[in-house]
This record gives sequence, C-alpha cells and structure tokens, in this order.
Amino acid sequence: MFDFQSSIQVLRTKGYKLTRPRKRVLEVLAQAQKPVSPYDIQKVLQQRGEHLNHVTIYRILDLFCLLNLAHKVLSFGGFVKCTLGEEEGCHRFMVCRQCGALREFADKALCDEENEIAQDFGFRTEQHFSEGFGLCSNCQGQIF
Amino acid sequence: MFDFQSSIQVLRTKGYKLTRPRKRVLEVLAQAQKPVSPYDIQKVLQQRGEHLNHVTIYRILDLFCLLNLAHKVLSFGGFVKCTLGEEEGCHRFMVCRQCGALREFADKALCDEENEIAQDFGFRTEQHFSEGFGLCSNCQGQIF
DNA sequence: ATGGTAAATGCAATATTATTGCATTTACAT
DNA sequence: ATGTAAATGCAATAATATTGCATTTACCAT
Repeated sequence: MFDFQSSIQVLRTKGYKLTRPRKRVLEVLAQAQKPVSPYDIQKVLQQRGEHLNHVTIYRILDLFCLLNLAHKVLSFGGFVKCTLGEEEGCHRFMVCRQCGALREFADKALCDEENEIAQDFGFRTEQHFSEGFGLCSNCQGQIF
Repeated sequence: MFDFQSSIQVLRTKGYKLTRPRKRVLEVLAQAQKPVSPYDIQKVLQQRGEHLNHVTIYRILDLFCLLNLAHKVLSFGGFVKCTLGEEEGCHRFMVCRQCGALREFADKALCDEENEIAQDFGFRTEQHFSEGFGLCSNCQGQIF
C-alpha cells in the first residue's frame, strides 16, 4: 500500500463515498515527494484550478489517518504524507533534513525490540512511529 | 540528564543567561508527567501567580530543543516535554494513549538497526525519534 | 435513468497556535 | 555600582485548526 488505486479500494470497501475532493487529495498525496500540510494541498489544487475548502481537507486527512492511508510526521512541522507501509501499527520514516524527501518503511524486528523495552517499563505498545532524520542520497554529495 | 539542576548547568556552561522565565519553564517541564504545550506551561505558571508572555515561552522552548533540554513529540498534538535521555541524537518515547503518561529512553541497538535500513535506501540518518503508543502499567488494568 | 437519503462538502465565524519587530528590562561581567 | 549584550514583554499579525449549520453530492433502491 498505498498508491492511488489501492487507496480508492480501501475507501470503497469500507463504505466511504468516493468523492471528488477525496480523489483530489489522494492524488496530491500520491504525487508528493515530501510531507505536505493541509494548506499545501489546498495550494497545489488551487494551481490546478480546483478549489477545496480547507475544512474539507482537514476532514479528509483525518479520515485518511484513521484508515491508515496517511500519517502525520513530526519533521518539517508535523505535516502529513501518504503511507507506503503495510504493517499494522508500524509507521517509520526517514526524512532528509535538506530537501525534505521522505521514505516510509516498516520493520517487524524494530517493533519487537521496542515492545521488549516497553515491557521493562510496564508499557504495552500498540503503535510504533519513528523518524530518522538525516540526508538522502542526493543531498549527501552537495555542499550548501 | 536532565533534572532541573543539570539543565541549569547546561545553560550556564553554554553561556546562556539563567533568567527567571527560563527557570520557571524548566521547573514546569521537570515536574510534568506528560507532554505540555507552550500554552499549557503558561497556564500552570499563571496559577502560581507568575505571568510569562507566550512569545517568551516559545523562544525558551526553541532554545531548550536546540540544547536538547526538551523535545517535541508527535503524540498528543506534538507537544513538548523535557528529555530524560542521554545519547546524542536518540530520542525515544513511549506514550500512554489513555492518560498521556510519557517515558523517554535511548537505545543504541535500535539506532544501529535503523541506520542499516536507512543505508539500504541511500539515507544517512543523524537523528532518531520514535514513539511507542499504547498503555502504561496503570491504565492497562482499567476499563473505560 | 430517476429520485430519496445519508454522507460529505462549503461557508462563516471563531478559536488556537505561532511569528515578527521593536521598546524595555535584566543578568552578568567588569 | 554600572555598562552592555542578551532576554523579555508587548502589540500586531499570520498561520493553523475547529464548530455548527446550510447546501450539495454519491450511491442505493427502484
């Protein structure tokens, strides 16, 4: 998961309406190479001659997060980005501090290890988020 | 790191003035059992008869994050909390979804593992954040 | 195809959170 | 004590987020 088409499937199968605004937001997320805020999304669509109320975008993003079609990330101001990961409750990102490029991944071993540590503190963890902050391959060579 | 006293040391040794507002914010962070927002901090201090301008609190928190005396966390709206961890560039939390209780920890093995995965994608990561979201020992027994 | 209906969106108002420039105050070195 | 850079306060403004309600739309049954 989740390209544009499979995201649409998720909406349909879970009984949510496939509306024009939802399709537009899905498109933007699918195309984005870095985290985007609700207002970023609005701007992008504006440029394509498509006006969406920001409230609508907020509500759509809430839904998408609920359905695991999108996530909020801490880096770059906690913006949102579509998920590429499959595993339930495991949402891991690496973010380039230079260009904002973002990759999502999932890793069960990491979750297991974190669960063990949590147990030592009496915690039972259900969701795992992580963000590695650094430089992507492109930006490593460059000098700024 | 970092109780109230050692945080004060960090400020002194790095040449930052030890002001009344900074001491107050440090106190609140040190006493907080869950992530607190800038305005949370303002309210707590208000109740103690101490008024701080919110701008000041924002600037103080910026500084504290820069000095690794505080961190921003994603859960509960990206609020801030003092750090308890030592390792450079490794900031891991577990957060109780019920009561907001938060524990910080650091773990080198996790960082190494994440670095390896990052390498496969061409990323070189410098900072690691993670949040495990679940239930603390207190809240596990309770039914809501 | 067409109409009924719940769901989704738009809009307006408002709340919350965050930032900036500049005047004033304060911690700290001398 | 006092000069000075650093820190804070204040006022204005920007950016982000939420709510209630009227209107529109997707999708179902016909």
